Amino acid sequence: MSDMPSCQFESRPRRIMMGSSGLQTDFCATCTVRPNSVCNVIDEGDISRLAEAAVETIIPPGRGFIEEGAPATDFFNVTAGTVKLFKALPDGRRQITGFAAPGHFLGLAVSDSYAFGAEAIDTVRVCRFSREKMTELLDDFPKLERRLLEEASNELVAAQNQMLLLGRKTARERVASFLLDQMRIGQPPAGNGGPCRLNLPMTRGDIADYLGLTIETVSRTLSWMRSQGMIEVGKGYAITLLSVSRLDVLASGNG
Amino acid sequence: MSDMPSCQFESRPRRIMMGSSGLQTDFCATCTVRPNSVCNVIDEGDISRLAEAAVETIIPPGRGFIEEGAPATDFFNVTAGTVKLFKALPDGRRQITGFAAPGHFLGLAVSDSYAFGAEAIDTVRVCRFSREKMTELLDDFPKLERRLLEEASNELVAAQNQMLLLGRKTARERVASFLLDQMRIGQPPAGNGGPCRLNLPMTRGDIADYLGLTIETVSRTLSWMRSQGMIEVGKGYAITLLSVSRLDVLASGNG
DNA sequence: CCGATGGATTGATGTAAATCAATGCGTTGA
DNA sequence: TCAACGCATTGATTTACATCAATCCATCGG
Repeated sequence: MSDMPSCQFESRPRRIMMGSSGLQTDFCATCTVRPNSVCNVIDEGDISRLAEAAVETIIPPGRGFIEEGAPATDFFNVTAGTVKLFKALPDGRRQITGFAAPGHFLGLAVSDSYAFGAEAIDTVRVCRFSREKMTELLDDFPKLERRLLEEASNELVAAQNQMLLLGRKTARERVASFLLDQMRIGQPPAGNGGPCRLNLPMTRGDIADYLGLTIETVSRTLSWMRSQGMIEVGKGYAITLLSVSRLDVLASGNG
Repeated sequence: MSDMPSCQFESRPRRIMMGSSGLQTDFCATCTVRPNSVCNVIDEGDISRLAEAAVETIIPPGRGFIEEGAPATDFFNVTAGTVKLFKALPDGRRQITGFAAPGHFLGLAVSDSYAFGAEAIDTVRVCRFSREKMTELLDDFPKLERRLLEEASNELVAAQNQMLLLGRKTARERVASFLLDQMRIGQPPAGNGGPCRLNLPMTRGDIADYLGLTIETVSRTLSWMRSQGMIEVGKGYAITLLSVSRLDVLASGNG
């Protein structure tokens, strides 16, 4: 996990001069590690305009940068690190609604306040646009709008899967689904059947809040999977999937 | 619940001649009961083009018309009735991910197969577009694309709320949240504080599958609310909210 | 009119996961 | 070096909800 974004369309991260601030910055909305990023839909000539509109921000681990209910002034594009998105009840119960990896857009609210909070898990880089600037950009770059619609659709599909998980799956099924999802996100060697090493950036508490479980249940379930030879739980945040196929059976409800 | 769509922008449903089929039909994507429908973002001159692209279909209660996993050939706009959207596990466990009322778009999949199933609850009318036609329309009507992005964003917010509900709320909180949501959808007299009569189109089973509960728990919870004087459970599908404020306290987790 | 059917309600019992509680362990900082 | 802290694991106990089961009550077809 380098915190320097790389781009499949360029040999090295591109550095440009930011308009007003004069700061150098890595590319943001136009150059991220995600294959479906706007990289491939924005014309070369438009890039500088996009970049001028953005301000890069580096957010340290644990720092919140979107507060649920606050006025939705900005729009973000994650370029490095992992962000957790969540909603909370007044008594502190918390539901993480998703994790945003590089390439994701945040703050696509229609209302004028944010519907969720966001907090950096590890060191996060975002490019920040004002909402009015964003609206301008949408008017000028139809391809960007198409891209946002695509992203929103993808998130909707993910949200539906998560609703099925939260409403109807058992603890074991939830944890198995989570591990497989994380495997599919952590692209590199892809699922060829062999063991797959994951390096999860989030704590057990985050996983619990994402899966609608408690820390203890997540921990017990991982221990059970270990006892079954399905996974290996390493030091820190490392988990190795030893039998993707058995996890698959579990996750889909056939366990 | 008349099955004839009415439109706030016209005194009576508009009837037009469908291009190829020659059938008469009520207006669809351009004229629904929802205030945020495309009604207000499509120019008058574009209406006939939109209408030509659509085929109206009437779907009887209980009939499914989108199958989870099937090739995503069509795109729909609901014009009357209520549709339930759901995902299922192989052993039959089911999660209803949402209800689509008139004005909603369905089938906004990025992948080439549907991520969810859809079934008519009561008699439903939809306008059906082929996906390729839809893509053409998006190219020609930027306002339609903006409208879809808006709708997707709204659904995303709703999905996040539902994840909080499914992951962290108790049965009582879930049912209270559901009743209040239904109240806000069933617009007419709006929440002025007094009792509010709901006519829910869905069964207890649907409610249970939407809230991640069983039929028995939904029934017991409604009975408990009745015993507390919060609601009145009428014959059939009628429920009257007697104390919106107490339901509100419950729903937000302060009960 | 009446048996069959499907939805809803209510009661008795079981259980998966939450809660309460103790321990270990790696990192941090005085 | 060694508290102090956060995070994780594991065990004992409780509980909210599911499951199993019985009954009621409309609607519907013969």
